[in-house]
Parts: sequence; structure tokens; C-alpha cells
Amino acid sequence: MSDPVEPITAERAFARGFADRLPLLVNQVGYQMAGRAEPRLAELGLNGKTYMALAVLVADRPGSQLELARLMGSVAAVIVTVADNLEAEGYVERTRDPADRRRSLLTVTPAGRRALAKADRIAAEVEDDMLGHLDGSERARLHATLRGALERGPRAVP
Amino acid sequence: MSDPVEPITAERAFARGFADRLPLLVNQVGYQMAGRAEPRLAELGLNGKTYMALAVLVADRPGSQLELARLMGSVAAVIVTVADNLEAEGYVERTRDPADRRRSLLTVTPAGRRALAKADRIAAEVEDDMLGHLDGSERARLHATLRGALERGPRAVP
DNA sequence: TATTGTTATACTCTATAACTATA
DNA sequence: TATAGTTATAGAGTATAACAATA
Repeated sequence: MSDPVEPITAERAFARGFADRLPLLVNQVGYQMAGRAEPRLAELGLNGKTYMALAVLVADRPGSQLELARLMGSVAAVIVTVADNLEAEGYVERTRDPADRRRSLLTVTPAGRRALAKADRIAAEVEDDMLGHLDGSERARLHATLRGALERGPRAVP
Repeated sequence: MSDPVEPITAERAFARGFADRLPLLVNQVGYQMAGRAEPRLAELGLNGKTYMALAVLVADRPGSQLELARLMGSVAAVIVTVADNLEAEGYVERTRDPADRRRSLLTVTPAGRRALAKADRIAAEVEDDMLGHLDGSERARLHATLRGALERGPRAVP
């Protein structure tokens, strides 16, 4: 104790109780990442949910709010608020589908695309923060592993 | 379309919007894992938080509720409820530290250890569900990667 | 005066179920 | 009758601050 070259106290940096329990590890890493990203996303008028929605809108082009909900693993009522927030920031425009006037078409505006690009930069920096110890190939492997996990089985979680 | 060998509809199994954004991927995998584990933990009288607390109590032996809070990345007020729940299930006993009567010592009961073992089995099965496509060495690598991410930097998230 | 645990309160999220308008 | 979106409401979870006991 009181070692001059090790100013960090003896307190563990993280709980060993997480070490061999992958679900706890994944949740903790996700929680850490969210906690680091959210304050910076807030400066863009975004949060985790609206950032995710922008990403899915651009990449997957859902044809209705309900399809967006499904892609996000969420439900219709939640997407209403998400779309409201994005619309209020000027990041999406909401128009009724002329072919089926029950559906709302969400189109990302140029400002929305700029916000998404900035949010992606934040996400990349958070990734660097937490995975700076990995080289490129290790990071690519982690990406592939997690994508594979999502591709397996249906999403049963609302 | 309507391919007999591919009964899954054209709907994507998961949103491509997540694909290149690691924080979104991690959160989604964690969310999936939690959604699969929670209903089964509930049969043990546990949830994600109380399971995590049991694991940390056994592995890290915190000397007070506040230390447990720090190890879990939580705060004192939340731990009160966590400890209340574990105590109500008979999984921990709460006694005042004789050396400093402000502190509560949480000791895991034999029933608590049995519940933790069952919860660990659930966690392992959820891991198999989502990572069945990985062989042992790939899984070990994922473990090490995530542990490394948590060991880097302080936890700033309450 | 500082710290630990607790309680209280307000706030956010989420889940569910009505309700509307369109089909 | 069924579907997409919306609204309402209740419940869970979280954060903050005040408070009591102990140091």
C-alpha cells in the first residue's frame, strides 16, 4: 500500500463477480458505453434510442413506424415518442404513405444525416475509449462475433 | 421470394443499422441476453440486479453496502432495495458491523449460494443460446476482450 | 463534521390497453 | 374486421436530496 508508482488505490477497477459470467460482462460493457455516449449525444439533441432509430432509418429504410419498431426490437407506442423527438429536432420528416394513409413514412433530413454522422463519430470514440487495447483484427473479430450473436434466433425482447 | 427452402420471410433478422456501430451492437446483445435470462431468474426470486449482487458478494466480499454499490457501478439508495429483496428471499443476512455500526455486512446464506449456482446455470444457457456459433477458443477470446474493456478506465456511470 | 444506511420524492421508461383513422 | 398510429395510464426503475445513526 501507498506505492508511489501506483497511485490507484487497492480498490478493484471492476468486480470479479462479473468475470466469468458473460451476460453480466456484456451488460456492464454496454452500460459503460451508453453512459459515456449519452451526455455527448444529448448535445446533438439525441439519445441512445433516437440515435439507433436514425441509424436504422438510413440503413434499413423501414416503410412504417411499426417496421421501425420491429427492427429496433421495440413497440409502436415507444416509436411514436422517438419519431416525435426526431421530428422536433428536424432530423426526420413524417408524411403519410399515399398508398396506405395509415402508415407514416419517416424520411431522414440532411440535418438528420449530419447528426447521424456526428453521433457515429461519438460512438467510434467511445469504442476507442473502451477497446483501445485491441488491434484492428481483434476488433473486427469482436464485431463479427456480436453480429453473429444477433443473427442467431429471433428477437423475443420488446 | 417464396423460396421453399427458406421459410424465414424476407424481413431482416436484425437491423443493419447496428452492424458497424459497436455500442449499438453491444447494447442489443446485452438487451437480448437480459430478456432471455430475466424470466428464468424470476423463478428463483432474482432479477438481473440481485443476481449481479449475489455474484459480487461472493466473489468480491464487499465490507459494506456502499462498497457493493461501487463494485456494481450503482449507488447506495439502489443497493438498499437490492439488499431488501435478497434478504426477503433468505439469500443474504444483514448484520451491523460491530467495528463500525454504521456499516451493514451482507453475508450470503447457503440458500443464496444455491440460488447463485442456479442463476449461473441460466446465464450459461443464455450464453450458449446466443454464442452457440462460437467454438471454445473464440468464446474465451470474447470473454477476455470484454474483461479488458471493463478493466480500462474508471467507471463513470452510476 | 463526515460517513453509512435509509427514506422520500420526483422523474424517466416501459408496458398495456383503449381509441382514431384508414383499409 | 384488421391494421397503423396515437393517446392515456399505470407500473417499474432511477436519481436526488433530505434525514437518522454512528463515527
